[in-house]
Amino acid sequence: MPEGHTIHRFARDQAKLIAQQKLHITSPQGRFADEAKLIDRRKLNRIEAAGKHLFYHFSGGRILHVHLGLFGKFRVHENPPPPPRGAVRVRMTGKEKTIDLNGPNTCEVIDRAEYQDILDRLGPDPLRKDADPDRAWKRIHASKQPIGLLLMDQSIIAGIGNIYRSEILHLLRIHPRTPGNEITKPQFNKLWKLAKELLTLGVKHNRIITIDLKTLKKSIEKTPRRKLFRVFKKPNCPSCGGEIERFKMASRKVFACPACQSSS
DNA sequence: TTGATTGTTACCGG
DNA sequence: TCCGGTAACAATCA
Repeated sequence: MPEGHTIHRFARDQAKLIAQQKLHITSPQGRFADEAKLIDRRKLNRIEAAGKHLFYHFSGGRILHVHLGLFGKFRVHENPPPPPRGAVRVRMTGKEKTIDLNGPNTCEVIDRAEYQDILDRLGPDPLRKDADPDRAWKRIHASKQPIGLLLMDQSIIAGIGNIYRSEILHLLRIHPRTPGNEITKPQFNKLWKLAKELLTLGVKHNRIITIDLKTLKKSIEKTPRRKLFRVFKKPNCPSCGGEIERFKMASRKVFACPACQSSS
């Protein structure tokens, strides 16, 4: 199951794995679906991540756009690869490894204009150097919507998902129901900095980590996933021990400590 | 077999 | 217009 930050790992790692790629795109969407089979003869110039989106830029201006959604998964095999498991949408074969993609929300071949449309509707991504946090601040400051909802809106900040939302707000002691226009500039600055740090850490270790690593006894790899969180799916608050409340916001469960995270 | 899920979009009613 | 709620879609695992 994908986490928002993992897409940035793929952008970084896959380029090496499929340097001399051969792509087999089995059921693409988009206006250039018919043309998709030609992509394996084109040069892959670069792989780019923006928010939770992945773009494979090919010579000739065609771009393969992938969004993993909830279920999308990349599997990496040694060559020669096993037969495709399930509905493999893209198989990318490099010199030594083969990467299969299953279950993506989006797998389409698009052109530069469509690519630009997607970038334009994404907010700043804390993992990108070109991110402008001020764009996010303006949207949040102007909104009466709860911050728990705003953090899930990819047009405000791109890349934060359901786990990071609960975790970041708990670390900042901000209740998810706090309206955006009640968030102060210093609070927003901390939020942006924290999002950047946590997402970067997530990319580094390929896990979502929001606890203090100094308190960890075992290695990160050997620690069960849920022990790397603070409040997500937890019964009790790591700070005060009180009961964690859970409720739906943006159709997803959010977790918060009513004592530590004051409402405004 | 059922339910839950680290996501997004479209649509509808108030 | 804005907001919240709901459904649809993808695939896997416990």
